[in-house]
Amino acid sequence: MAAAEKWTRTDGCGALRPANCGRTVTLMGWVQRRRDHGGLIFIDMRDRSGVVQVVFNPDAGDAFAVAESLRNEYVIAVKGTVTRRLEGMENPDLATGEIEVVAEELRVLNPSRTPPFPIYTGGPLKEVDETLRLRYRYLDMRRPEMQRNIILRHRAAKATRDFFDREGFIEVETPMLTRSTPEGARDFLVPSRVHPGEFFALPQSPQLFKQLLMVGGLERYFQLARCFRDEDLRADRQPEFTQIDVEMSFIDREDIIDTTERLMQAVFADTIGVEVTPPFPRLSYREAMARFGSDKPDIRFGLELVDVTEVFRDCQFKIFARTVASGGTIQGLNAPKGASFTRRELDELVEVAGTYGAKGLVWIVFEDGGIRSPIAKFLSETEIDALKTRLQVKMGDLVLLVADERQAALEILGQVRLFLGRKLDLIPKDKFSFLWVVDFPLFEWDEEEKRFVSVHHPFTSPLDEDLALLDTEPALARSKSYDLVLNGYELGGGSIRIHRREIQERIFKALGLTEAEAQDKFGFLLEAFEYGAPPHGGIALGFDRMVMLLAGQGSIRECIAFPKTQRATCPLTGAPGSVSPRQLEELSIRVAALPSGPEKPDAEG
RNA sequence: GGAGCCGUGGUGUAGUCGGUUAACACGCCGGCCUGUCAAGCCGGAGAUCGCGGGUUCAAGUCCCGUCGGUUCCGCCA
Repeated sequence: MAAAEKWTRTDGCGALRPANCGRTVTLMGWVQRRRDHGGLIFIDMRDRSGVVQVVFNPDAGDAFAVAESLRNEYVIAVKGTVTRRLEGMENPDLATGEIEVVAEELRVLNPSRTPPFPIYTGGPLKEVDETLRLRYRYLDMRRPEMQRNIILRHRAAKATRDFFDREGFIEVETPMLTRSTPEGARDFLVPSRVHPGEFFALPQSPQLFKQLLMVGGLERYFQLARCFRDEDLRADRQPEFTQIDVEMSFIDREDIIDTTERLMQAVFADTIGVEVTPPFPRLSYREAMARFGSDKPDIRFGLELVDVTEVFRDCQFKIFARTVASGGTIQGLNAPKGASFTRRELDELVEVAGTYGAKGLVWIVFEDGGIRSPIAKFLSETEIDALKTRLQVKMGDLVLLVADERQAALEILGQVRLFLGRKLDLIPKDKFSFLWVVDFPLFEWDEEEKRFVSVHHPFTSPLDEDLALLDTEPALARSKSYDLVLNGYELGGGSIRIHRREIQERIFKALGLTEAEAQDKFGFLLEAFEYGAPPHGGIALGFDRMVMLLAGQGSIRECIAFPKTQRATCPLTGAPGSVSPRQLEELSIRVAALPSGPEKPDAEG
C-alpha cells in the first residue's frame, strides 16, 4: 500500500475569516461536536486558535462516510474549501461564524475514548469535580477557560522578562538542590546518595543566592524562580510555586518600589490591557492594622475599623471595662444599613468572629426606637452618643465591637470586615487596588520557641532611626521592608538587606542565635559580606497569585498546569508514591514503621 | 493538629417528615433525518447512593467512625 500523501496544516481553525473564502485549507484539530443530519454532517472543529464549522456533503464520498463515524475529541485532519455561509446561516457567537469549511477529504489521526467529563457543553458551564479535572488535566486543559489561563500565565512571564531585560536586569538560575536553613518554612528534603545521611533542601526561595549575586557584582538580578515550602495548602498556596525574584545593588527602598510599580504597570498592560498607575498608596504596618485589621488590607472598599476604647473606659459592661483596665482595646466597625440583619445573620457574624479566636462579638443595632443589643442595658446615653460620633452612625446602621488585646481585636474585626465586605457586596469586581505596606516590625515574639523571630528574614535591615532599639527594645524596632498588596492578597514582599557585619551580628543576637550557630547556618553569606558587599535589597512577588488575579480566579490552581490538591497530592501521576527498597538502600534510608492503613487507590482505577 | 461544607448512573443535580419501582438534564449506544450550531425525533443501556459500622420492621435519608475533595484556623512571606 502506497504511503499516504503527507498533509501539512495550513491554518488554525479559529483564524479563518470571510477574506479566506475560496482557499483550500488543511486543518488539524479535535472534534468538539458533531451534528449529523443524515444527509449532511456538521463538525465543530477545535484547535488552540478556536473553532470552525466543517460541513460534509454526501458528494464528498469517503470523507462523508468517515465523518459519520466521528465522535467527540477524535483528532482529525480536514482538507476543504473556505466558503461563505449561506444567507441567514451565519453564527454570530462564533468568531469564524461567517464562514465554514466545506470538506473534501478527511483523515482520522486518532480516535478518542468518550471523555470522563464534558469538555464542551455548549450550554451554561457546569463545575466539574476538581479531583476529576486534575486526574484528567490534559482534557481539562482543552477547555478554553483553562487555555486562557495558561496562555495568560505565559504572557505574564513574557511581560516580566521583557520588562527586566529592558531595565538591564540579568536572569540567573540558582540551585534547586541546596542547603537547609533555619528560620522560615519547613523544607522539602532530598537525600544525598553520595553522602549517606545528608540531605539537600529544595529552596524556599533563592534568598541567600540572590544576595550572593549582589556580592558577585551582578547589580541587577531577576529570576522566575521555583520555590518549595512544605506547609499546609490554601487556595492561594501550593507546595511548589513560582516567584518573580528580584535583587538590586546600590539602591534604596524607593528604587525597589519604583521598579516594582513599573513592572506591575507593564505586566497588567501587556496581559489584560489594564492600566495601573503608580505611585501606589502606602500604609505603615501600624496604620494598616489600625484601619483594616490586616497587614494585607483589601482597600477596594471602606468599612474601616475605629478604636473606641475610650468610650468604654468606665463602662457598666464588665467585660469591656475589664479589657480596657487591663490594657486591652475595644475596636469598632460600622456596617451601614446593617440593622436589617436577621438574628440569624447576627449570630453568623458572632460565629465568624469566633473562628478567628474572638471571645465574643458585640452587635448594636441602631433603629428608630433606640438601640437593640445584647448589652443594651449596660450602655449609657453618653456612651451611645460617643459611639455614634466616633463611628458616624446613622439610623439603620449596625455597629460591631470586639474587645481584646489590641492586635487580636484588630485582626478579628479585620476578618469580620472582609466577611461583611463580601456579604454586603461592597467589593467592586474588576478593580485592582495596589498598596504598599511598609515599616513592618523587625521581629515578632514566637511563643513556642520563647524568642524573637524575623518577621521577614534575618537579613532585613532595621530602619536607621530604630537601630538603637535593637539592643534595648527589639519588639519596637521596625525594618526597611515592604509588602506589595493587591486586593487583599499579599503579592510579595522584600527589604533592604543588611550589608554590614556589625549590624548583622546584632540581629543574630536579638534572634538568640549564637555566633557558632550563625556561622554554621549562614557562615558562607557572612564571609561573602566581608569581601565588599554592596548595599543591596530586593523583592519577591508571587507569580501564581499575580496570574490568578489577572485571570480573575479564586484559586492559583486554576493558573497552574498541573497543581496539587490540598493534601499535596497529584491525582494525575499519583505523586507522592512509594519507592523501591533498592532506591531506599542506595540512599541509606530506612522508613520507620508506618501506621497501618488502607493502600491508597491507584491512579488508574 | 482543629473547624465548616461537599460526596447519589460517565458528568451536573433532585430525592420532603426514614417507607419499598432512586428522578431529571446532558453525555453514551442504536435508528431516522440535507442547514444545524445547546440540531431534532424515536428507542435503549447505565447508579444499591464514597467506604465501614450502628439505630430501625425499613436507611440515599438518622447516628458514629473512616476515606477523599474543598474552604478556613494553626502553620506559611
